[in-house]
Amino acid sequence: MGKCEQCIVREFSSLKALNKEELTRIAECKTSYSIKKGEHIFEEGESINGIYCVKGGVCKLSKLSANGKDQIVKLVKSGELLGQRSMISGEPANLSAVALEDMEVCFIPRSEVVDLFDKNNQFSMNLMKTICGDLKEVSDHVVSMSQKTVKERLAETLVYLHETFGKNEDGSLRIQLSREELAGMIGTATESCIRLLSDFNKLGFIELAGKKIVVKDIGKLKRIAD
Amino acid sequence: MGKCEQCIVREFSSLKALNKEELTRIAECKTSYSIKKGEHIFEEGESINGIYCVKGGVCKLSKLSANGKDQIVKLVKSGELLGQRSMISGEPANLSAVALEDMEVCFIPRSEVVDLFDKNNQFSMNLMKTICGDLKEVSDHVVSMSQKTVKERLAETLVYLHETFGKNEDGSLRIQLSREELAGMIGTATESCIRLLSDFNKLGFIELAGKKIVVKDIGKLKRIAD
DNA sequence: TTAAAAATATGATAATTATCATATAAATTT
DNA sequence: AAATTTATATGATAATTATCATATTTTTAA
Repeated sequence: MGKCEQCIVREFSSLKALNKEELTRIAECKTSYSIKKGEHIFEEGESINGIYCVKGGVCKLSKLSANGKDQIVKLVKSGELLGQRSMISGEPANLSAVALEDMEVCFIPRSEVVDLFDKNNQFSMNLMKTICGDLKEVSDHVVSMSQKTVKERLAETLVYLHETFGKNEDGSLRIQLSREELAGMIGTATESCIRLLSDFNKLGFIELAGKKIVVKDIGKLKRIAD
Repeated sequence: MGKCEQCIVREFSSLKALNKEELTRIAECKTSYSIKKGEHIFEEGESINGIYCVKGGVCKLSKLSANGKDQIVKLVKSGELLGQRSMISGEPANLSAVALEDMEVCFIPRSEVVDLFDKNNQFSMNLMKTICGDLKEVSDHVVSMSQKTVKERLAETLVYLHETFGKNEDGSLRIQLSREELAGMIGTATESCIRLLSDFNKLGFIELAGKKIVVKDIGKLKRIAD
């Protein structure tokens, strides 16, 4: 059983407010999981009795619609928590969490977290601020969904992916999304997404090497996204 | 200075956790405002140093985009709080709050609310759950924005308005939105919204009497919205 | 009450985006 | 390595939605 003190999640999430003693307790009650790319951590409608710490890897939070399309609402990366809303509301998960790459996660049971709420004010406050940050982000997402064209949203998303997840040595986006997933992020049909990527490629804003995407001119992309 | 004990906001919001003593304190430090239809309570970018209680009336939370369109993210009605996210994050408002009808609101300064956080755990928990509820709502909004047609979203919105705000004696929606505002809710051009209302009218799902909208067949609207 | 302004309505058309078909490339399995 | 499957790419076309123009109605102001 690893200890939580050195964990990246402790460094970046609400858990940074925890003291040694609290960390030790969590280290004792947590459960660790390895999740393979494509597997889910939880699914929409499932009851989650705790929160997940993302120690490694990235996952998508998405919702499957009636017509079979998977709308991605948010990406969650290592250092962040997962399932907070559901745990606090005491409701089933509203979104599914599916690994985009191999992941390492830890599960902390609800009772432990509730205990921390009562005892550690800073922790509660941090968690509250995180959720408020999510709320702001999603609200802005609603606005850009309704006011921007698909092209603008694609540019915006490429900039986001570039700045949030960085790039590999070859310059390509570190986070590997299929065209279908990218389309699911910007809320459009897969073919439309592919077509616009092709346009951006021809215009020299990006370069396509197989399914890899290299951002060549982030300034132009930003200007399109405005 | 009115007392908060009998207030509708106390009945329906996170404030229901407050005891008599806490309510008295709030009654002493609060400021009351009358807001006329069309006036704003706060605007995007403004710092809000507290929360607003909506005692009467309804307002929209919206964001103005570059092209001059106003995207409505949420409606807030009497009994609810306003500005919670901004206050907790300690950030300027992300959205503007504009009265859709004459309103009565009270302002509670940040220091008072923070004080309650420390002393009243149930209050913090309630507030947290409210924000989590908002997060879920907005996430679902993102999904329907990207996966539903304008027609489906209009039907969905009409059902929402009908069920949330009820109707007048003449059967028309109690909440009065201009066509432009309705378009701003569903994220479309005003003309498209008007056109689809006209279609719904011809199909007998609704009835248009001037700017008033009477829902005639909520079942059909629900089926369209699915 | 009348005139002016604003909101609603509708037609014509253009732009955007989705869908279906099919080709090519890449990954996976046998 | 060849065969199969899956993902990416692109063309053709249809459907949706936005934009511009203009009429009509409603509201506001003079």
